Amino acid sequence: MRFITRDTDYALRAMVLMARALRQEGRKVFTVEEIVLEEKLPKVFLRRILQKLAEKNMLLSYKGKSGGFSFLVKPARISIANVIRVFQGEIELTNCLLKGKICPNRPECKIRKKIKALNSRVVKDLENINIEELSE
Amino acid sequence: MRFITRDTDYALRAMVLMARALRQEGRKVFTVEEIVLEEKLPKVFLRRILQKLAEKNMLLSYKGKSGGFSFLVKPARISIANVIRVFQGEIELTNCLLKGKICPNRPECKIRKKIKALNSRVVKDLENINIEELSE
DNA sequence: CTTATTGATACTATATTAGTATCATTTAGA
DNA sequence: TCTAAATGATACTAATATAGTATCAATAAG
Ligand code: FES
Ligand code: FES
Repeated sequence: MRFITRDTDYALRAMVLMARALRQEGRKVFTVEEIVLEEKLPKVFLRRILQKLAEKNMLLSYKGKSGGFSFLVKPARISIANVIRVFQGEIELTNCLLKGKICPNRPECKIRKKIKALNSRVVKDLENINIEELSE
Repeated sequence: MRFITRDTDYALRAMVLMARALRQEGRKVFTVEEIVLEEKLPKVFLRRILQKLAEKNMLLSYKGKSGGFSFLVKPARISIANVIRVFQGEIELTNCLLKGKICPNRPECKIRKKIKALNSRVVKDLENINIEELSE
């Protein structure tokens, strides 16, 4: 069962790397090249991933020579849930097991409620792990 | 994010249908054809799904004319987790976010522990919803 | 025997995920 | 001003997983 896709995964790794270097050496800006060399990730793919994180205002990008990416939001405030949402959309294990005629899709459906409760616990847990923590 | 695949989904629907007819009319054996007619599912695909459930000893199959499928295990004892496992393998949201050098894959890793705890809660919840309940 | 069923397996189609190629744009600095 | 090193954008390709079809064999009721 694939819950975390490769782009989410790579995004986490890249940011964890950045967070650690920031904390330990005060390094702020990283080029895709630097991250790729350390982590052995596919370069253009990672670039697109970082671009997306910048687009979503987690990272800040600097174009041109001596450009790169830095955090726009503190690593401690970027949760796994945030990152998953960027690449995989809303976290919904499933909001309804039996659509259609078997289980009329009514708000009062018990099963639905159970699943939703389960889902919000999962989301909450994923909100509670952040990049800073991952980098420690 | 796809958590439940179509085979799991169809398996649930088929069994819910069977469970309801069992409870309400005492019907025990169902052919693929009958289920397909009621639920509008792809026939050969569903057949393979039911075969698999039989193989895994949830259903019992009867070959030959007037054959079909019945429950081998009571619907109340078949959980969603059971069904997911049949078609999608072990339920593991992810047991490790950062394999490789960033986060050495050690048993004492905190993140890993957190994720595992989260995972077992999810599994536990999915163990607690069963076909009988779904059919009510 | 015939026919309605499941068993098994190979095949095809579709969708998603993963990754590459390429060119445009920006900017620091020689 | 020019060059080189970076990101921005986008189209393409490859690999994989999911969904579904086609077919024939085996079984058993009547
Ligand atoms: S499970 Fe979807 S409405 Fe009940
Ligand atoms: S997250 Fe995998 S060992 Fe820490």
